Amino acid sequence: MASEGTIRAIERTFRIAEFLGTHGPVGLSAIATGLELPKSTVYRHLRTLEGEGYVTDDEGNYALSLRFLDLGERARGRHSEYRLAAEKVGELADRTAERAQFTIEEHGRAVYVHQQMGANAVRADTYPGKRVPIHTSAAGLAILSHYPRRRIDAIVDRHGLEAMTPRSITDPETLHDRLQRTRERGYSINDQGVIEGLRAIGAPVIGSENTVIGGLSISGPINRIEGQRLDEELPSLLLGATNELELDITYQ
Amino acid sequence: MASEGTIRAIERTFRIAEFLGTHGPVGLSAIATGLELPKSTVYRHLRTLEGEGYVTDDEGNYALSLRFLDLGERARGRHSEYRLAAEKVGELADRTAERAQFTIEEHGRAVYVHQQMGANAVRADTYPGKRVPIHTSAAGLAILSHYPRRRIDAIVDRHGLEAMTPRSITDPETLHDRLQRTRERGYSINDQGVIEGLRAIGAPVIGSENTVIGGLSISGPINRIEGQRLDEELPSLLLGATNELELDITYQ
DNA sequence: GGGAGCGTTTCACCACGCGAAACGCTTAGG
DNA sequence: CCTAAGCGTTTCGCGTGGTGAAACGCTCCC
Repeated sequence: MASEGTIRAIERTFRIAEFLGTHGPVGLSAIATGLELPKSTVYRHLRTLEGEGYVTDDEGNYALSLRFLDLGERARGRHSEYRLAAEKVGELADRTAERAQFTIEEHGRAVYVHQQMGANAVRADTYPGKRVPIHTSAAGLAILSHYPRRRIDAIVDRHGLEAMTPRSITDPETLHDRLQRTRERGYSINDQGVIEGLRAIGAPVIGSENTVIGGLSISGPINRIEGQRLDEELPSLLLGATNELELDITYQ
Repeated sequence: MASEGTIRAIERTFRIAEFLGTHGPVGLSAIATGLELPKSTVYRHLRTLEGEGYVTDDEGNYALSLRFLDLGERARGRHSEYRLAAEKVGELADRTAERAQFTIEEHGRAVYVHQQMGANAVRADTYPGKRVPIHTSAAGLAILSHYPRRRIDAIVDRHGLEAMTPRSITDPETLHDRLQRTRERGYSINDQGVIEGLRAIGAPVIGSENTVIGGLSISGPINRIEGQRLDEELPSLLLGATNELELDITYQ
């Protein structure tokens, strides 16, 4: 029935949790109709989630509990590399006055792990834990550029090349061209592939045994990320920070 | 069997997730023995969690995925009050140079929602999503001080008065005394009730219709949180920030 | 005062989650 | 070099536990 040997009740419960995450505090019936599930089933799931402390019930308005934040922070703290990366993200944000982030690949998608706004950084709805198609983000491209071909193909097969803007990469040839150029110059460029008007550069963070830990990136508006700043100043800062981070990780 | 009408499979899955959260990346057998569950059962749960993207499998080493962080951040963003509180936490941390935090009550426990370290703040393993017994924290006492008696009693009945340090409050009489003093002076004091050597003051944040949203607090080492600073300077800053926050919330 | 909507409860059914056991595989040790 | 221990994975028959249609009581608003 389901994929294979997986537990349907758990899949449903996470669908309910995700529904609560996107639709905010909401009542039982809205969930049931939104997910096309019987009310009694949703009710039982919510009772269970509430009993476990993962959902709050404010007079029939169900919402996600902060226990998810607890687990999320534990997930973020699971590797010391992520903590070291947070410091470098802070430095980059301070020195460039733009937004800086550290991103990893998880299940074939790019996930923001740390993010910091510099003094002039533009607002954007990126937050830790947010996922984007890996081929659209600068850090994602940087990560992919160090993956073996078969692993890249597997990700493309699984997720396709979904566009987030008209300038997103959408065909495999362009992707591999961009990855090749990324390898050559050591950093990637995302030109308005995630958000229009926003440009970013990214660099892969290599750990021990030549594995990719994740990617550091700097992003800002196209009118500031251009010319000599785009070609020299920011890449130099980014690659410097990446290099320092790699040393931190090796000799922590 | 279980509480009543709840779904056992879901309870187990969260126990597995929590195990991964506290024990870091770990293998299947360790989970099975740690939770006293058959390997095949744990395996099925892990496969489901991995399929849903909530667990990562790095060559047999299972770990929590950052999807939990995604849900957690959504939980934190569910109320605009929490976002406004974040700004005030930042201001308090900057102006006092200590650690400031915004805390709410969830399922009878105090949960840190926002936290910021000031210039001189001491390190502590408090992070967003972390839960502590509500009667031990300054913000928790502040919140309780505005709850009706029956609601306080219900929480005490449910969770007891667990001590975190020898100076934690452990009997109901002392608790109600402290709450009464909190009401009188408008702010609470936690003298080394959570961590030895750490003192904190907290104030309740009152929303519309006289309901308590949460609590703001400032914490630091006992040698800096004392004398005139403890009695006047910090309470004044704290109550000022709380008042501003309440206005922000009302007229947002 | 009636009807629509809500969250909750009930109940019989049989799919589905369960766990003992067996299975390959890798690793370590004699 | 062979064995044994340990790992993650797979199998399979059992029976329970998750399921969903339906009914229930309640509040709110015509």
